[in-house]
Amino acid sequence: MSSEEVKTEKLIKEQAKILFFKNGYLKATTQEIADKAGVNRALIHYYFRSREQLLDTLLDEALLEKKERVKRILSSDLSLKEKIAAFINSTMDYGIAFPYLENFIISEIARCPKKITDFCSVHSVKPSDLIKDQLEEEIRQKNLDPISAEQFMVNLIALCNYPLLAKPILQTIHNMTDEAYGQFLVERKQIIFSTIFKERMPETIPTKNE
Amino acid sequence: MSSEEVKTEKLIKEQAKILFFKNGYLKATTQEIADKAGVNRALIHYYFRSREQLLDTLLDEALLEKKERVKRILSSDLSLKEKIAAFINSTMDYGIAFPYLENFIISEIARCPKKITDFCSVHSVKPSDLIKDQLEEEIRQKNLDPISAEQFMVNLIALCNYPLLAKPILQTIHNMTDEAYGQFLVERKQIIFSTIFKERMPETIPTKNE
DNA sequence: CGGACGTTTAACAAAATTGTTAAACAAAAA
DNA sequence: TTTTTGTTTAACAATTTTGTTAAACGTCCG
Repeated sequence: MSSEEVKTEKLIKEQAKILFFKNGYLKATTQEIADKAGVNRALIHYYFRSREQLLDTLLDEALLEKKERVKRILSSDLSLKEKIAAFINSTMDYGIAFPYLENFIISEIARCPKKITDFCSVHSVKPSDLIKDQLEEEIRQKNLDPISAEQFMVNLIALCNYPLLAKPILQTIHNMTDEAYGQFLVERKQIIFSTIFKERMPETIPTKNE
Repeated sequence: MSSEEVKTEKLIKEQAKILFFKNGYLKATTQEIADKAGVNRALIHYYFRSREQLLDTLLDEALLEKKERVKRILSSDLSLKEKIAAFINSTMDYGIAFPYLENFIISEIARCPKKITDFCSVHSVKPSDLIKDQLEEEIRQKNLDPISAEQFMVNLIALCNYPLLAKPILQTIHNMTDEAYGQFLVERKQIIFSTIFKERMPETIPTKNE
């Protein structure tokens, strides 16, 4: 395996990722992918055999990257709140960089549910397991209301990911530019954190003149 | 326009909705839609001219239904909390009945962003506007932390809709049957409510023996 | 030099769909 | 009974896309 071989294969994947994950152009054809990568269409088949296998590869790598990123954060030695803060930061930043990645994942799996069962049969990944103990401890100490780790995690992921999935809709409804929407997403980081932990602003001390 | 004409047109739409919204079979061809409706494929073109226009119609009607359902709830004379409770109930129940509707909406719009701008240019619909006043009043009374109506609404919608969009993923990861996942969704109703409103369980009164 | 390898070119097979059309049929409406 | 209308049938054009193949080209490396 020469260096060009690896380089070109990687180049094709990278440009495909830009089309799919960044531009949200999910129906890009092999021809369009090849053009974007500046190579011949035949090369795509040379390296990936078929469009479907290229998609498989992209999905697999995306899921793996995500899994390891989450795992790295949630199985660190941080406190629960620190973990969640790190998770939100990482997820939102990644989501801002690749606004259509979640869309790609969900679309691909909706099209072929087998792809997620296959992935899960190889990589067991239940993020909620990684925070279960800490979460239950917080609940025991009444810092948090009783909630299953699964529901807690779904809350967290939903609050982070939905605005990415619905970007075209929300942006249009709220009449936002790309910049404004990016800002909206950044502002969400703190909102998600305090929503998840049901943190209330400290009571203001009532003054005399009121 | 005879009664059969209306009936058949409706029949085609209904069966297409089952394929798209219930089964999540987003790549159903005109032939498959016709088969499902028990009519000839030519009839689909007879009524809708093209597959694309059928999709347009389905999306438009879905968006309109959703808009009116939301509007009915959020512009009622209920209190804010009652409105949100009703919204959660309605959204989740509808989502359980049509698990892939959100997916259809998001996919169609991702494919053709023009479709949502067109819709919004006709039907102005900003759900957050319908609760803005009440929300700000709650904030003023310190029953709620400061939050923009937009962010509040996105939180709410995210918590309701994401588990529908990610159903195949979450169900697989958590190894759930359809029934178990339905139960999971039903349980979320209360969780979403208390998360949104940052409601904490009442402090338990400490007993002597501890 | 000469071969291996990455790459391009071009042409083609094959399939899948879509959209169109004309003719025929059946049943309701005039 | 005509006429209209909804519907089916079947065949077809056209397009799009995919995947395959064989031949040729250039270059790096042995």
